[in-house]
Amino acid sequence: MAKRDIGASFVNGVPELLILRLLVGQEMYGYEIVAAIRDQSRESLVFGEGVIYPVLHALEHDGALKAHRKTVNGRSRVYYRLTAAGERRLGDLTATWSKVNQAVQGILQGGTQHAKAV
Amino acid sequence: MAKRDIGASFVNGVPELLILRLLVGQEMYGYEIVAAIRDQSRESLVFGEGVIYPVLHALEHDGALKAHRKTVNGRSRVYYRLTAAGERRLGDLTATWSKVNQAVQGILQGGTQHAKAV
DNA sequence: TATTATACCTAGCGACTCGAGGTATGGAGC
DNA sequence: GCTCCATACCTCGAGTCGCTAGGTATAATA
Repeated sequence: MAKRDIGASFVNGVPELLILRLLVGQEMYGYEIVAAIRDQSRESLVFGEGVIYPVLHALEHDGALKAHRKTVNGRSRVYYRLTAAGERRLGDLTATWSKVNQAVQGILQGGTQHAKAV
Repeated sequence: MAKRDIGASFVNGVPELLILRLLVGQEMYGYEIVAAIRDQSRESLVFGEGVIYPVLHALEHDGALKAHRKTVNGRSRVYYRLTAAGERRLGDLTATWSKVNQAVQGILQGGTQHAKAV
């Protein structure tokens, strides 16, 4: 059954986009990224570790990220850094997001094309 | 096989939102909605009938839409109209979309090089 | 020593989209 | 009259992604 009951998260592909963006100009590790998305979006976007880690691994596997372990305060962390491919990917995803966003806004605000009287 | 060679569509839940929005103040039928989304988004968003029809059926089942058959030029069409519940749903989804959108924009533009706390 | 916070990871399920296919009718062209 | 295309409906299977819920391990705190 279509359990299409609210849930509708509009979220598809967003974790990847945000991860790439957060890594511009700085290294971060998984746990930190989870917290950063939660905090910087003021709880609007909360992706669990079960979402973030697999995406990180896939991005690394695809060559968009480079990983290296570092031990800080006796804690082992896996830091990620953007590669050139990752920057390209970020550009592509940002462009796609922008396009989709504009298209949706256009229809939501309607009226522009040939809206009928409401 | 690339496990996760992501196509990143940013599309999740968008068809439902757009359908509800298009039906504000006017009745439409499925085939027409498919074309309307394609045209009004200038091909940025192209959802096939295989996407739209199931959503229409689910929305009707949930009481967000009312359907009635009408024959025009010998063609049988199923017209959909928003119910009060549908308008409420539209309001909810629009709010969610707006929130997600703002959160994503915030991180994308964020002068985030320095901060965890906003 | 027990609990909590940090930090990593995976598996299984469910939900959503896409593409391909299937039915039926009206109109245009030959 | 017959064929082909556009209209108009519908469904199924595959693939992907996100979510929940687990599981491991160590450091700090109570």
